[in-house]
Amino acid sequence: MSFRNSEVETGANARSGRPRDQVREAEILACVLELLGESGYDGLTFEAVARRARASKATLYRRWDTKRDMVVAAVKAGPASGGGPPAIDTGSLRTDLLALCERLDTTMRTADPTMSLLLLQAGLEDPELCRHIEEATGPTGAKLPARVLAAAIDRGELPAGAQPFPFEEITGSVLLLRRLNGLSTGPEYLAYLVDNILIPALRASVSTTPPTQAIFS
Amino acid sequence: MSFRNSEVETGANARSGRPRDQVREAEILACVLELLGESGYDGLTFEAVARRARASKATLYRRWDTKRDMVVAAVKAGPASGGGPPAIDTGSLRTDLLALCERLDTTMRTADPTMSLLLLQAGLEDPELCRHIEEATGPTGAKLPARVLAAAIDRGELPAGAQPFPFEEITGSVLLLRRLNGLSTGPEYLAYLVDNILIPALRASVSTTPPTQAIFS
Amino acid sequence: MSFRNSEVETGANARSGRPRDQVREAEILACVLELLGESGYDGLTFEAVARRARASKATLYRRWDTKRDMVVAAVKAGPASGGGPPAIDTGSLRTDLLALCERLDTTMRTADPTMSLLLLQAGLEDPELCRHIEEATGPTGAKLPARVLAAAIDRGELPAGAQPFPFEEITGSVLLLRRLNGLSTGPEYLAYLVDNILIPALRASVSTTPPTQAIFS
Amino acid sequence: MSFRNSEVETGANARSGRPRDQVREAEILACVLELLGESGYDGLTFEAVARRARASKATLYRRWDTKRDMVVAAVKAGPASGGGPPAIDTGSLRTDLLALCERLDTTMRTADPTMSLLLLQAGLEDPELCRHIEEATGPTGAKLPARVLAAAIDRGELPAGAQPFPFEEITGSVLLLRRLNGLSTGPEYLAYLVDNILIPALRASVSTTPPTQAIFS
DNA sequence: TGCTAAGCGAGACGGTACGTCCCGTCTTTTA
DNA sequence: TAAAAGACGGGACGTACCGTCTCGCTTAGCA
Repeated sequence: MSFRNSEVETGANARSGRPRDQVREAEILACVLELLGESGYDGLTFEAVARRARASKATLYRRWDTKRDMVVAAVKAGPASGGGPPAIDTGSLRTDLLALCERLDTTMRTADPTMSLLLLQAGLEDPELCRHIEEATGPTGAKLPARVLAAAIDRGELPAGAQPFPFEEITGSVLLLRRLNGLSTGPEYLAYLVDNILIPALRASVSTTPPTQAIFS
Repeated sequence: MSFRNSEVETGANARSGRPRDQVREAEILACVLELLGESGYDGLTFEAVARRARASKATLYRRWDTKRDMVVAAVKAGPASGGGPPAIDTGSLRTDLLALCERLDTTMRTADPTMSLLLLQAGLEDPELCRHIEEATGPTGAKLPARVLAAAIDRGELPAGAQPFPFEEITGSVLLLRRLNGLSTGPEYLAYLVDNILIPALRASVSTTPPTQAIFS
Repeated sequence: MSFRNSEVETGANARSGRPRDQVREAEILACVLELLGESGYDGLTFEAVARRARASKATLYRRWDTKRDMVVAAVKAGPASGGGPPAIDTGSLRTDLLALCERLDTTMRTADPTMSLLLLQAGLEDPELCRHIEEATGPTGAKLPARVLAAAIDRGELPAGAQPFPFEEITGSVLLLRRLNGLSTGPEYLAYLVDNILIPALRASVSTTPPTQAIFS
Repeated sequence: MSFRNSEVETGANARSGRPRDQVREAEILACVLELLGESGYDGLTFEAVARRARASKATLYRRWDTKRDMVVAAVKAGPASGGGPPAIDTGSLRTDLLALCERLDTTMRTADPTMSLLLLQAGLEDPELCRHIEEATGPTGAKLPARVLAAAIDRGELPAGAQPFPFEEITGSVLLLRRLNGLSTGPEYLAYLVDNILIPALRASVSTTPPTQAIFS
């Protein structure tokens, strides 16, 4: 039985023997990211990673049980975007929302769809990863910044107490599925989404508390 | 160059040589469905299908270039649900929508998630397949039946001219992604979805025409 | 049960139905020869012949049971060398034999080794084929022409009653095997063969009658 | 690039990584020999060897590039006949030669013809293999034992300085080709071969030195 | 300082699936 | 019937990964 990453991290008892080489690990994960870019998630193999990183397969399996784990670790370890997220403030709720949607759409168009899904899945279980994605790729637009919400309330466009949940719940999933389905997400679509779905839902969001958990980072 | 299924079907010119055995094809597709149930989409292999169907791999590749094609064909050829779809009419828009959401949720819980996605993707490009899924699995709940909409308008719950688009656009994608993410889709969630998102969006749907195409079958 | 070539040829009773197309057959065999040249015997396939000749595989199998049969037929049907065989008469037995050996060696160098063997095998069972090879490829040098033998006897180089058998028995097999083994068959080797093996054996061949059958065409 | 057997054997530099399992290799080659006996050379497949040996095909291809290589290795690794070769000494050159011919003929009758050829080819390039065949199958009779030659010279049946080359050059190839051609190699044939070909050639072999290399182990 | 457990690279190993090719038989249409 | 076309079950091909397992070597940390 070997010890995987999480156990190592949390491992209270010090293990004897030679410790894992953290530098090596970083190099490997860099290769993972490279290969992800070249072959996509499905095309990625342990074998190829080992080859590229001049690492033994054992070295990989010692760290990560599954491809998924490895990829998630790679994204997590990916280069943080030094810069802060360029804030959005266009002067009206409608245009703010449109800007956010476009930003998210761009983010998704960049990554391969399987990756989007993967990160969506993995991200929700791992807040650490969420934060990292935001930092790495810039703000995804999947979250409704508190600032935008507050400004809309100030302007009277939304009632006091409006919640970000409907935006976050709807936007990520709807855009992702349109991508997967090869449907357009052009300006007229986004306008419809904002005007007829998002804004009404946000207006209605004051009455109740959202059930559980937001979606997408 | 060989001729794949679709070309054969649409092929106006009669092809020479021995024709494909449609009976055999049906048997094979039945095996595909069996194996899908047993191993899921990712676990399905050409090899296993050939084994189970006592068919040559060439016989499979002759018909379908990819696993995706084969699976889609299998679903398409699946057993049609002789019975009509049990209509929904609970007496109020809110409970009608809740019933539809539960129905769709159940449908998704049944299939494996990859399959849901797959069919989602394939289905949108292939109306024939859409129809078939509806017939095969019963109404998916992904569509908002005209009857439900009309009844709501009659009762005054929705303005005249309300469109089904927002429902169809949101419900499928949101529920699917929650499933993929392992998030709950319990009653309190569905209630929030209906009350704070769907109904406001439907009320607002009268003003403009929806952009392009509905989602999910 | 279908009727293969030999039966058809010898078939006394006229068969009903459409007769085989002899022209088609010739075209097919031409393709066989082409492909033989391109891919060698082992690389030759029924499939490829059918493709090249735009013939059905059934058409091939109807005529020939095995690849061997087909190839033999092709060689048999190959282009006859209009010209007669350039006779050999160098003035001495020794040089006559050397010339014959070189001629045979050249013949073998031309064809691929498997073919040589094949024809060697097939040829011995089929005198018709033997004759054809001689006519097609020119004299192979495998036979000791009566003329050469007689001249040698006239000159007193061989005793009266000398037999061609030892030459024919030895030369073909020895040269073929050296080829197969990639051993040289250069001038010094041929000289040794003629001087120390063939001539002594021919001199001794007067006493007894050779046992059975000559070798190579 | 991987390293095939010969390179490994001769490899001066120590190779890293897990070494090939020599025990496993022996087991595999034993299976090869079994299957050779059951199906013959042409009938032998990598697939069947893998099955029988419960080995991965990769394990086979790692070692041998071609069927030929594998079979040669198998023969080479075959069970050595601990016992020495039963010497031949019948009291006269003529009967000694006849005995040798019969022995070789028997050897060839045992193996399948393709094998004989194969080993003939491979053997000549690989003296190690030659020796092994002799040890494995007993003396093949392809070589003219020095002892027999010396005895004949002692008895005055051959001139001093007679060479074994003509015997070794002729006998193997002539007998092999008769086998391939399905021609008889009965006593009367062998008698003719010995009396009219081999003995005259051996008598003449004193004058010159044979050119290159003997044939058949 | 020397022991020892683990890390590490390399790559062997049994499996399994891939997608292609050919075998020899069969079924269809057209002549 | 033959012939062209090509479907069909079968099976081998050679390649690629999977996840596990030796190897020989290196390296840290405890004794």
